Parts: sequence; structure tokens; C-alpha cells
Amino acid sequence: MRDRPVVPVKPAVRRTTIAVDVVVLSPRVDALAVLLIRAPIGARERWSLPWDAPQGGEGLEEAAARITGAVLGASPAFFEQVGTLCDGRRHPGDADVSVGIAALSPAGDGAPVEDAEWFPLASLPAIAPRHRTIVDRAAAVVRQRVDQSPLAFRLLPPTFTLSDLQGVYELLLGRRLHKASFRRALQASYLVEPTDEWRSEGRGRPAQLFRYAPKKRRGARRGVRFDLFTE
Amino acid sequence: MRDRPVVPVKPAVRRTTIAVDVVVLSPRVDALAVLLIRAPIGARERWSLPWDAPQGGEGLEEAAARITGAVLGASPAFFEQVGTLCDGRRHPGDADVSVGIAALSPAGDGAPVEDAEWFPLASLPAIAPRHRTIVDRAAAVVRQRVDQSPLAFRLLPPTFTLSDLQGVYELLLGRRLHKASFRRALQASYLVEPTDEWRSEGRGRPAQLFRYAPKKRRGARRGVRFDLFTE
DNA sequence: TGACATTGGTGACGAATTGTTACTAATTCG
DNA sequence: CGAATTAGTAACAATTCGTCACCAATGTCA
Repeated sequence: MRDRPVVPVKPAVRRTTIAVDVVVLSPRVDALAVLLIRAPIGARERWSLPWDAPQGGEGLEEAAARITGAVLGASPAFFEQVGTLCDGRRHPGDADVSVGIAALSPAGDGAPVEDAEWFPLASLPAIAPRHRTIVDRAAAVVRQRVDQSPLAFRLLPPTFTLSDLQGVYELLLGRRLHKASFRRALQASYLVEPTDEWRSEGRGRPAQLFRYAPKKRRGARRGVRFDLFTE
Repeated sequence: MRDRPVVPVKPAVRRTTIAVDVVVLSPRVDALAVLLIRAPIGARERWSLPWDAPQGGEGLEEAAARITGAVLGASPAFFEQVGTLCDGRRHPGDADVSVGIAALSPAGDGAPVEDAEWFPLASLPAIAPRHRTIVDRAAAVVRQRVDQSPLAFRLLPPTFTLSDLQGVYELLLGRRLHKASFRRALQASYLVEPTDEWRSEGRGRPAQLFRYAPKKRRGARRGVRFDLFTE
């Protein structure tokens, strides 16, 4: 940083190869799952993330929607970029640049095509190093933003019980939450509204169904949080 | 979304042009400022963000460091991606894809080269639409992550007073904070440690200098926050 | 039919955190 | 010297949070 000589930059674009790599996440039996596709014979790894290049005139999230639709039959309504990579790590299509995108899909939506399968986030098979990085980033981003973005609601059907919702939060955060506290905080947030439907799920009292319906509330936030944790 | 036919994807990379666009942010007189460079004669807008294509074998943040170094003479130690764009909006070099990167620079570091200037975030001159989007995203990202990432410390020199730090938080958050609450929260966070130096800044009592020195503290966080605000 | 297990839902209380007021401390200015 | 200005903190009130205890509504099974 010591007074480096000022080199005038003559900026110019550069031709490279690019890929959109999609981490489709969905809550499966008690764990978040990622959708992988079987790689062609001869590839270094047997599985990979769904990916493709954006087509002409197509935005990145649009491309992610197309790719997901092709593999899952349903297209999630929520995407979030988790970082763009341009490093030495290997990509299955040898793209120079990879745009990582997380796609959130409710539990019941769509079904994987023949060569695709859900894998619990915690026990993935071997995938290309760059895909590994993208999956890890997607998990980190989702965990980090869960309380600032309506991520959890995108992993649930349009109506859900509060226990469902709490379950998703517990999946994302990786820890148990206290029922009464969770509900009180949710109440105060005006993020959901009750429907007049109830769901009976076998044993136990039936639960009321809610829907995501955030009320306008201007950000009159309080002091600083310093929620920074050094691992 | 209605049962779209499953189109088998034959993924393939695609050649495109790419640019790294850097939003260098620094606290200037009572406002966050962005570093812009004068565009060549004949360009649609007279100013633009510093940008260039990543060179061979160079990572994206590395490219951002090089670009910033060339324009500011000093290279910030902190970069954060704020999103990758691939849409119709115009880029000064007509890149297909733009990777937006925020670079945080302490107030005194470096000096703009001849054709570069600081502009307060609130009153920018006309720049290319894509650059406008990237600046807005950078501002949003920085505001959103300020309490989860040590962003504020990257806008300050290695040692600083607590009033300096509070000032940066107020800049980033765009609202005033209460002194006593701020300091109590900071204390509880173990993010800074006092040095044995004091700084006398003209009138008033001299202030103790602190440095950023996060102590390890495992994330034993509490309930959910639902800090989601719908504008 | 009537315990009992199971899941949903809530009131209430003490503990912890946060917002605020008000004060003390150390310096410059006139 | 006193007034003005900035730094720093103790202490109190208001609010929020974690927890416990309980009630409600259903299915199971003797």
C-alpha cells in the first residue's frame, strides 16, 4: 500500500466464458437439501450443481429460473446471488467465471427429473471444487440473511402452520427455538396473517394456517447490534 | 410456472464480455462519498465508476484492488461483492456482465488521481444506468451488513476514537445513535480494545484511541429477530 | 367411555437488555 | 476564571426476552 505508482488504467472489456450455477435448496426430512444432477460419463465427479450459460438477453436470475425449471419441473419464485467466482477452482464446464445463485423451493414443489436427486446439505457426494464453494456460500448466505429477508417463507407453501415456520427457521439457523418466544417475536413483526383454515395432522390439536403478508412498517429500528461473530 | 415441460438442458459455457465495476466508498465531510472518474470525451456521461476487466488469472477482488489502486493510489483492504448484473442497462464499456464490488477506504488513505473525484453518495452526477444500479446496491449492501460485518472499521484508520466509530455507524445507518447505548453495546461485543494513546482534537476533552481487535466469542445467539422491513 | 399421549397456543413472571437522563471529566477559548 | 465543548459513565425506567406453567383440541388405546 506504500505509495504505489499510479498506473493509468485503460479499461477494456474482455471475453470470457461464464456459467450460472444454481443451488436449489428445499427442506426435506429434517434437513435442508440440495438438488444435484448426475454428471455425464467421463466427468471427474459423478454429480454437479445444475448449471448453464445465460442465453442472449437473459438476466442471471432468469437463467437460474430456467435451469431450475428444467431440472425440477417447477420454478421457484425466489433467487438470491451468493457470489461470483473467478478463481482457479475447477468448474465442470471449465467456465472462467461462475455466478452462484441460491434458489429456494417449498417442500412439495415439482419433482426432480430422472438424473437429478436431493442430497442433504450435510452429506453431499463429491462435486467439482468450485461447486463445493458455491454450495457452502449459499448455505452461509441463507443462514446469514434469514432474519432480514423473507427466505423462510420461500421454503414453505403459500399457507403453513406456525410450527412449520418455526421448523424452517430451526433448519436454517441450525438450532432449536423456543415456541413462545418465536411466536411473540413473529406477532410483533406483522409478517404473517391467519387464514380461517385449520390443519389436522394426525394426532394433536389442529393448527391454524397462516400466510405470509408483511404489513408496512417503517424502519424505526433501535440501537446497533454488533452481531458480528468471529468464528 | 404451470407444469412447464421438462426441457433437457445441455449445459454449455458461453463467451461474453465482463467488467469489474468498483464502488470505492469513504467517509468524507459528514457523508459517505463515492470515487468517480472523468469519462473520455464523447462518452454519454461525463463520469463513471472505475472499472476494468479482470486480467488473466486474476480474481475478482484482486481486480478490484488493482483498479482502486490505480485511481486512488492506495488499495483498500476490504472488498465486498454487491451483485453481478447482466441486463439491458448500459455499461460504459458495453460489457455484457458487470460484477459490482464495494471497496471501503478509510478517510485519509490515498488521494484521487487527476481525473478522479469524490462525490457524496446523495448527490452524484449522471453516470451510466448500470453504474447507477451498482452504486445503489453497494449503498444498500453496506447499510444492511454493517452490524454483521466489520465494515465500519474498514472506513477508519487502524486507531480511532469511539466518537469516530459512532460517526461512521451513523453515516452508514443514516440516523443518529445514542452515545451511552452505543458504547454499552460495543463493550458487550468485545470488538475493540483501548490503546494507551489519547487524541486531543482542538476543543473538548481528549478521547482515548481504540483499535479493532475482535475477541473470539462463539455465537450463542438468542431467538429470532425478524428484522425485515417492507419499505 | 375415559385416561393419556401428543401437538397447538397463550398468560405471566423474573431476568436481561435497552433507551434515556443526568451527571462528572478534561480540555480550549476569551 | 467561567463558559463552551467534547468524552465518558452511573443509574433508573421501560421494554424485551427466556422460561415455566398451564389450557385446548385432537388421536390412541385399554
